[in-house]
Amino acid sequence: GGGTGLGGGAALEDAAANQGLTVRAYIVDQFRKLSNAYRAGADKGTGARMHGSGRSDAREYHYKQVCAALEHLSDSPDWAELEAIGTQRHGVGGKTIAKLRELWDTGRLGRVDEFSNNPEQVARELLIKVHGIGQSRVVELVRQGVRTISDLRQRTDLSPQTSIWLKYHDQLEQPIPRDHIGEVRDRIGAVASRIDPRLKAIACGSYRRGKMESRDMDVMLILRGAGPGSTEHLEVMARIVPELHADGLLTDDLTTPGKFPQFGKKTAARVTTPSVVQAENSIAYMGICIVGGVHRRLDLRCYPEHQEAPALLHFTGSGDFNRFMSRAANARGFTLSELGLQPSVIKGPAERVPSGPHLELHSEAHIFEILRLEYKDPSERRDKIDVIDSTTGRPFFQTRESRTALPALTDTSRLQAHHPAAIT
DNA sequence: AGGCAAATACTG
DNA sequence: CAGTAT
DNA sequence: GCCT
Repeated sequence: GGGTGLGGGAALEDAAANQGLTVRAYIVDQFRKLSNAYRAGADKGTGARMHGSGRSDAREYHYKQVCAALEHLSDSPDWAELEAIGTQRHGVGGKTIAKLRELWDTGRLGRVDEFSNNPEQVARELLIKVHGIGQSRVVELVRQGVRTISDLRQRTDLSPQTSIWLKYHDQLEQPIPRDHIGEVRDRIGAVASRIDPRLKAIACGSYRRGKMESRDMDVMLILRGAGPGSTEHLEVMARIVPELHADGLLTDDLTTPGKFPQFGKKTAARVTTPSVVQAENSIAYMGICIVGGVHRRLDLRCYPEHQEAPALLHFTGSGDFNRFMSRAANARGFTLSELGLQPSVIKGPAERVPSGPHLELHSEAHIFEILRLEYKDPSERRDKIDVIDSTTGRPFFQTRESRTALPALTDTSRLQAHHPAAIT
């Protein structure tokens, strides 16, 4: 490789030092900016048809994978180490290596500068963080001249959820200390067991992955003893949310408890939704709570006990880890979701259909075992490199050879011989 | 050229 | 139904 | 943008 000329990475070291970051953290930050930029509609929000337009979603995805790969670098990689990830990491190709080279030589990425010099792009990246503003609305708002949060507050056409979120904008941006999440879980747990002693509360998300700080709180309620066919867990949310308001924990709802399926005016319409008809789904609540004087985002869900393992796995994440564990499941002939694991087959283009019953899942470890993946502790569930094929001991997605479907595993009858209690 | 995870709930 | 969110 |  190169890197032996004048500079030898000095520009990159300077750029990182200027921001008080390690070289690795700086590089990751640059690529994170690209991912965020594409999420916010870079190359397609301007109306100008640039090269590569229409691929924003895929590029956002791509740069997330690049960031995940780069996280594994040492603090101060030399050029050889940077260049090597092109061959070592699945998902890092020529264009990415060229960008790394650009960083190495100049300390900057022209693409990032391009975006940050574009006021509309900057505005889109800011506004898309607001609850209720997504990839479509943000383009329209910015086209109409909205540039700042203050601009947004002037609008009279905001959804109630967006208005609520804006009330607490500053607080919601602050990271949540780990202790506060444990406290909220305990308070919810206390209220829950008063409502029904079979309920237990578990904090998931990054809290369960061991992080000291989180973006929001994700609490799961499990209704112990509830199995397939039970619908009791569907009533829990409508009962507990008013209690949590009375308790002083909740301050605002982003989903409206009055409209939960079994209550309120919309009951008739909601009766046809899958969650009520199939009685196998969860009901989710989104709201704002207050802990230690600061408002925080809270997500609450309730599942019957027979779905505890897949739900726990799903809501513990990380998102990247879920994504690749699902892909591994697909490669093994299964579909994995928070509701369960079931054999499935590809039918037609981009369509996968169930080919057997949900399996009984005793624990998270059981799911890994069925999929022949190495069990990973929550703290180790970061990205695709953590999804390990236990038949080879290698990452499922690192190299072509490491990916081996096991046709026998898709044989449901054989599977059920090992796991006789498949459920429907 | 087609895929890139998957499933569900709420709003307007 | 499209958009947003998880 | 990268992989199959």
